[in-house]
Amino acid sequence: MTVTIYDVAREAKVSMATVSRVLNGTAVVKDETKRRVLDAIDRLGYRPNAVARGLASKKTRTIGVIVPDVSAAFVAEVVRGIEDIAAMYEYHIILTNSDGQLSREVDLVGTMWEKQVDGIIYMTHKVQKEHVDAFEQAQIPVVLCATEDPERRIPSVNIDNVRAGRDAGQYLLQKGCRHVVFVTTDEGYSVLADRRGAGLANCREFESFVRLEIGDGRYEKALPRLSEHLRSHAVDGIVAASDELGLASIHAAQDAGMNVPKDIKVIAFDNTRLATMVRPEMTVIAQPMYDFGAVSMRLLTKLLHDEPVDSYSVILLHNIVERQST
Amino acid sequence: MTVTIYDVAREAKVSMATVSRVLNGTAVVKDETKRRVLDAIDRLGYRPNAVARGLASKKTRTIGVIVPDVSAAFVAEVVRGIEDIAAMYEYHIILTNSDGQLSREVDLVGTMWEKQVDGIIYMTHKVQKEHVDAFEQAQIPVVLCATEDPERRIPSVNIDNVRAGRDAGQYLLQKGCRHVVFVTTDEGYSVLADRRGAGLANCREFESFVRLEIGDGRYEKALPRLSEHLRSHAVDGIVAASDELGLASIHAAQDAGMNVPKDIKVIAFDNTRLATMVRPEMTVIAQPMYDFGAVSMRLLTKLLHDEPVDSYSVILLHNIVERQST
DNA sequence: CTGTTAGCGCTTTCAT
DNA sequence: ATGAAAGCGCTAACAG
Repeated sequence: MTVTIYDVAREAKVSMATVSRVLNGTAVVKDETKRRVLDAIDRLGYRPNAVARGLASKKTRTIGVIVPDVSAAFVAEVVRGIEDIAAMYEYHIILTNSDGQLSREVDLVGTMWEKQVDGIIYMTHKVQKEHVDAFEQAQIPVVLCATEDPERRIPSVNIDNVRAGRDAGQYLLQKGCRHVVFVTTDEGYSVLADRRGAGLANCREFESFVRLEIGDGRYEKALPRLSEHLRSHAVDGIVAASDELGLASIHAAQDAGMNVPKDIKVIAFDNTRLATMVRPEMTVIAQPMYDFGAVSMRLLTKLLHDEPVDSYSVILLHNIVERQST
Repeated sequence: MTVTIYDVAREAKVSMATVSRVLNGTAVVKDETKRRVLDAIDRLGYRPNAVARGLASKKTRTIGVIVPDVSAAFVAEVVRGIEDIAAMYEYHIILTNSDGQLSREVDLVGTMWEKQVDGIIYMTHKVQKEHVDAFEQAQIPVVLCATEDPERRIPSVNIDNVRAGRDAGQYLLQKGCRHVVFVTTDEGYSVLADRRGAGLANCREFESFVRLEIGDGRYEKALPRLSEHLRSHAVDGIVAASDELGLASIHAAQDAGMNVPKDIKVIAFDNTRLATMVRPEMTVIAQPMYDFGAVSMRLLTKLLHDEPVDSYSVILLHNIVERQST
């Protein structure tokens, strides 16, 4: 029924060890012998069983990927980056969604452990002690992607968020904005947003600076909140923590009869496809989403193969893409 | 180092078979014994090795998911649906991107085979003979998600695309449109788009009906093409094969000085989040993206557990969500 | 209700 | 350069 390495061995008149060797290039095999084995393999339509191989070698060539929600544009792009590089190094990914729930996240590390993944790439809003404990117990190499642990002891890939926040602020200042609102998710929802807020708040030249928190940051929720805010406050610049919040900002401003960018300027984080598909097109602090994933995966392969690593805490570059909203 | 079922057995003073039994509920175990085993398990921090289990039982509880590109909003939403239901039934998913390339798609079926997945959920633009051959050779249950094979022999989950096309047409007719353009991807790019086009073309009351093909259907490519078309043709209604194409249609119309919906009406397929985040909000033929995934996965679990199945070709309902663009 | 015993299909020493 | 044999950690008869 299923053809095994043993069948191939018999067909090629060699031992299974030899078949294993040509399969894995694990030792030198005489050309003639190799040819016989290869022939036997495709004569029988043999496919090595990765599960058996995993049990014997204690390496599964699969990576656990834990994210809050793949259906979010940002996350989906990151996952694509991860999978591309994983495929390049002949790894596969087991994808799971945590919805950002701590208990589920910790559980998932456990099931990844059972699955014997070789490594884990982890996205979450805020890394907590429970996460770190779970990683340590499971004894699996972990790379944090677009997030970081408080102690900075786990390898991670990020941008410099404080600086990005400051860049956004400086940019608006230079554009003449003085009354600025930072639209973001609820405090503590994401470490990154907190960092950016800190960077922004450093811009002392603002005459007014308000932080507006919108739960989980959805457009529908943000729109009314922003409309209300703009009705009662003088604002000439907005920094949004995501494209979605940026778009809500633009629409709220337009609804309030303001012209974007004349009366009010909007700059948003991320640069998903949304940013260029709306009118006016959004100026953004572009984040290297695909690279977050790709670099995380690459870093993980280095960790797994004991290759030298420059830095366990990789900082990717962000940049401002100027468009019509500022 | 790693604690095995054998360690647990010794700790609990029972045989490994008994431990296996309490782990899997595979036979009745005396309460007292079960307690001893459970105690031993968490005293030792034991985690069953899913790989060993997979080898012994020939079931891995993992599903291969092959999609063109997770970073596409539609696909990401489907994947979320798949993963949610998979998790519910204690399956995991191995996610891979094919970029819609036939050779890669066929390869992936092979590697899924090596990985010993219990089943495959498959998304692609167009199912071809090579796909079907690969499925048959691998002998793995497959569910086609939001696509179907020409012969209709492989289980699948879809909407009624011909009818959806007709519905879109009828809707525009009823809104008074007579000169309609169907904006879609290149011919043959997707079976589904072809079906919809067929449904649309059935609306004989149109005075003019043009099919405009935009490569792979990206906004940036579509915008200039549509602008050009609207400049030289009288059009009062557009059916777009995706939200992205719908948005391009709206913007092209606005650029041409037309008012949407007064001068021209736009209805698009999909209903991703984009549809409600733009102005005017888009009327859509809503597709049950999440359910495509969820139902596909549910169907697959039935296939895997030999549960009775009503239909191997599930048709989900689509519906028109009327908004401001019509 | 519980224990014994073969495998599952492969990798990996250890010989030769 | 190749073969023999011992596991990897678990499930699944088969006994009892």
